[in-house]
Amino acid sequence: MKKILLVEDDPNLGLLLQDYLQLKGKFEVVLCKDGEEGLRAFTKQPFDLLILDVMMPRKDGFTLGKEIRKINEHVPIIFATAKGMIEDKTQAFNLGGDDYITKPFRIEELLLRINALLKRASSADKSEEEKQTNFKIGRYDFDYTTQMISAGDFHQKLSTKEAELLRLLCLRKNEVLTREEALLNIWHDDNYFNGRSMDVFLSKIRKYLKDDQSVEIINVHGRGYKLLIN
Amino acid sequence: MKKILLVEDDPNLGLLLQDYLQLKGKFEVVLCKDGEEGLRAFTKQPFDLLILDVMMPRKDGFTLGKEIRKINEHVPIIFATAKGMIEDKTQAFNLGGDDYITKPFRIEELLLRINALLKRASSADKSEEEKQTNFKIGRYDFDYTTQMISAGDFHQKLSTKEAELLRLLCLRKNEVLTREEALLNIWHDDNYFNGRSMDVFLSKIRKYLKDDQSVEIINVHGRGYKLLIN
DNA sequence: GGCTATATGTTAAAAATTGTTAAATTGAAG
DNA sequence: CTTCAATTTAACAATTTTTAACATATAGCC
Repeated sequence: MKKILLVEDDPNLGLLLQDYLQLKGKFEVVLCKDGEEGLRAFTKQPFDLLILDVMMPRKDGFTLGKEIRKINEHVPIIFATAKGMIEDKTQAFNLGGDDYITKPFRIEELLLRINALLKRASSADKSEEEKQTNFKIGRYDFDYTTQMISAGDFHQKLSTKEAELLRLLCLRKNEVLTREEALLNIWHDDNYFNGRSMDVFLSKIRKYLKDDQSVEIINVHGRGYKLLIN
Repeated sequence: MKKILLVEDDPNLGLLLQDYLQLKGKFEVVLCKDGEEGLRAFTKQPFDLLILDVMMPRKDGFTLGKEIRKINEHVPIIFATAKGMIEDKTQAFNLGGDDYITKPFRIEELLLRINALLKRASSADKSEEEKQTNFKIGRYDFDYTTQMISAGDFHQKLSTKEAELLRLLCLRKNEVLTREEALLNIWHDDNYFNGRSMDVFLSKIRKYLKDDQSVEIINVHGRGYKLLIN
């Protein structure tokens, strides 16, 4: 679960935002009521994203942002600022993958920006393997993004689950993909029924690939599956 | 190339301006000879800037400006007005980043103002990802502000909800836009009926985009949608 | 080997989600 | 009050996923 540090001096707004982000956004939200408290919290535990109110007593949001930048170069920051205060100040932060939002804002808009920033941050440290979307399976080409298997004139659209499962098999080509790993990755829950559901998809995928003898998905009893390509 | 709508009833002046702006300013200029024709043109295709003569038969420039503002909140407008007619009337538009110029004017002066307004409009956009209003979708251009899809001669006006949904898809291009996020952002309430309503709009948007095979909105079952552009 | 419990393969039915079209409703504009 | 467009609701179709049912295979054990 992603962790957010929210620094906002207005307790009404602060608690509202905290509640909403925890409920709808499924984030863990730490709320601080001023810049100094915020800085202390930041030095004590790691956060995935910061939301800083600009207008605050004692230590304003921009100052806090600058101090935090010295400690951590990359953590994404969203500045909440009143209209008109924007232009000059934010320039200092434009380079650093940050964002700002002008008060008053719709809370959905804030959520949109949070997700955009988190995505940008996380895609930066994704491994090459996880980014691969095109696979060669015998004489078939499998495009995970479009969820399609092709071989010459032949095209077969895959459902989402089919595509996700086949992708995992491809990533583990010639190795064992354990049932547990597949279930956790795709269904996010390893239980009997999801397991049976997966078996059904395995069966379907095998049908799609049956015309190429050199391709085979074999079962490793009690452990998982291996995609073999000769 | 920036597109300008010029509404001017005097054909001599109109044609002169059109020629000059096309040659010197390298704009594409559509000339209309009265307010009604101008409004029709505006609803049919997107423009980056409008130049409206205030003194016109049938529908004067201010009336036209007000009607256009209802359709599009942001497009910059330059009013061309005779001396003395200015003060009171223009106040209504001062908020909206508009400008006016008094007749007679030097044409270089007009060009100066056009460029100033265009720059302001575009730099306001560029600062944040979420403020982006122009998207390339395969061979289509989608302008969120004018709620219009264009491809060469083809222009399609979108309704508000259609435009908002397409915008979100564009912002999440090649990634999943979850149903929940879209519903919260556009309908501000995630419930069954709004979901079904969204499905209807998805269907409509797909129809608008169907002529470009390289563009596809695929469903990720149980999660949301992905806009794919090859 | 044969027996049994568990795991997997396959197919079909049920349930849930999504796609599409049309009708009903709403709301702004004349 | 009518007209028109946008949106929602309803109805039905198609697709995807889950559940159920039954068949087959594997491993451990006697």
